Amino acid sequence: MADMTAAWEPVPRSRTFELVLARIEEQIIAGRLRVGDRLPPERELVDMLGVSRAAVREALRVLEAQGVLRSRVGTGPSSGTVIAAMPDAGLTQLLRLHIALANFPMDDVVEARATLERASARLAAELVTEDGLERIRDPLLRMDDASLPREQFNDCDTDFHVAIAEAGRNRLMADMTIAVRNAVRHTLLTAFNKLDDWEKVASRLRAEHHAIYEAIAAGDTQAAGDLVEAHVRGFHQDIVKKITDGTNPPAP
Amino acid sequence: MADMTAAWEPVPRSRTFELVLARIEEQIIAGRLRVGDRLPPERELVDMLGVSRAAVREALRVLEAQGVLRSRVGTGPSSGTVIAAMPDAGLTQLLRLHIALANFPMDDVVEARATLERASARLAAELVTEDGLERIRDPLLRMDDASLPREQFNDCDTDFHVAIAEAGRNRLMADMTIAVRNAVRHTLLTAFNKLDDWEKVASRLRAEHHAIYEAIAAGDTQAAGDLVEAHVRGFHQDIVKKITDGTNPPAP
DNA sequence: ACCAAGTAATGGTCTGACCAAGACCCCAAT
DNA sequence: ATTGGGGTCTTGGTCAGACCATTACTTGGT
Repeated sequence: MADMTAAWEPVPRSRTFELVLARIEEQIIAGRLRVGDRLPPERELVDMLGVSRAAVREALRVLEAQGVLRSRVGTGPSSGTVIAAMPDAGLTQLLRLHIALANFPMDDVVEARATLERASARLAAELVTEDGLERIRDPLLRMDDASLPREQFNDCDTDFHVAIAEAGRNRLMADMTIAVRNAVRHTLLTAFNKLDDWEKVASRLRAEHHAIYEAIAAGDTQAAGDLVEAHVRGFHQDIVKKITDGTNPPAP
Repeated sequence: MADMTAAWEPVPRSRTFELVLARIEEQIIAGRLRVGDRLPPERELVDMLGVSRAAVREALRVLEAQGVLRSRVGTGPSSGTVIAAMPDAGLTQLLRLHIALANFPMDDVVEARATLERASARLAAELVTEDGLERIRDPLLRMDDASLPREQFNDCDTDFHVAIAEAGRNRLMADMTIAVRNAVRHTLLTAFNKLDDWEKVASRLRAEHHAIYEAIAAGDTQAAGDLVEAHVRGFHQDIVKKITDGTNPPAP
């Protein structure tokens, strides 16, 4: 009998929608489908691939969830299914759910945030343009308004960190940074709303944000990275941890 | 007339599968659905939600693509649709496509790899257990075999970096690190296969790997991080860049 | 006690139909 | 010639209903 040491890998039982998926991915990987290109209409794909429309649609749904596609009804340009590029939407969604599932404990998320935002800030300090600086400054200044409601403060905070991530001009780093930041958005807002000494916390955050901005504007990569990392870690350590308890209630 | 400055955000035209998605996510975010739990059978969801089975299935496909679900046919335990946790599968897939779409230029990917693997190595040096060290050592030693085919060398290389990422005991960091490493797996293999002076490159990689291992084993966070970052950057800079040209052929 | 055939539950697939949004075409009214 | 409006076609979105394949449990015979 033949050599049995090589495990009898079970034949990957492919579902037809996975085959459709594979065909489309082929085109993408091979570079034949590029951002902006239109896919054939669903009904044509059905004929071309010899599968049901449901199978085609399930494959398209997957790609859409990954931010690779965008579908619109109707005729004419901008209709139909086109290759798009919205990686951070897909990333954000994915992280959000897995964080909720506690596959990713909050401490892990903070560590990841610290790592990513530190690196992003360093890139920003190195590469930021005048335009990029302005995008960082805008939410920074809006946050200085002491009467700003907490929810909008949180939004500006998000914008601030997003602007830094994008200033580094590295889409992958930025998208991951943004996705992780977005994934904790709700948690932060909850924490904000539970705070008694809101004004004290807010002014601390403002001060840290200003310092970060200055470091980036000055092109001081080391300081920018250190300040951001301390900002992220400190905030979660000192503020969020004391408050967030009931989130993700443990099983009975 | 009322204030018009607030943009007339178009009502988000929700498709029914998105509503189904939202309901399921609700349960997850609220913690009522946890890893290991089973969802009702598709047909029951259809009755409960008052939508077609196609809509339910499209929603489930999305969650499956994100690594949140796992479906199996048949009866009995382990069949049906259950909440699972396979974040890195979803992440890897997502990054792979977007890298292919050149939404993420290779330089950006290298930067991200350097950042993530540096952080992972630091965590590993700090937290690794004896068991974790062994998981790192195993692929390391297998790579020492000079007769190892390039493809398997690449697999071991992947295993080595994955083992380091997992030794830091931070699932999110590890999954992102793994996903990015996997996303360039094909690119690296292609580069390997084009090399003329393979043995020279291989021994350089071996040496760097051993040094990294030693630093982690010694608990030297600084050295571990620096070595890994240099390893990642140096490899792409010196090896891959010289060789990889035709990948992702430019549009005509 | 054990094995085999039967059966029920479940996801996977397909067909065919209709709906709704959007863009284009064509003709009538100005 | 221009413009307005309605018809129409394409396209994705949704649905209902049926059948298939896999899997585990049940039942009955040896």
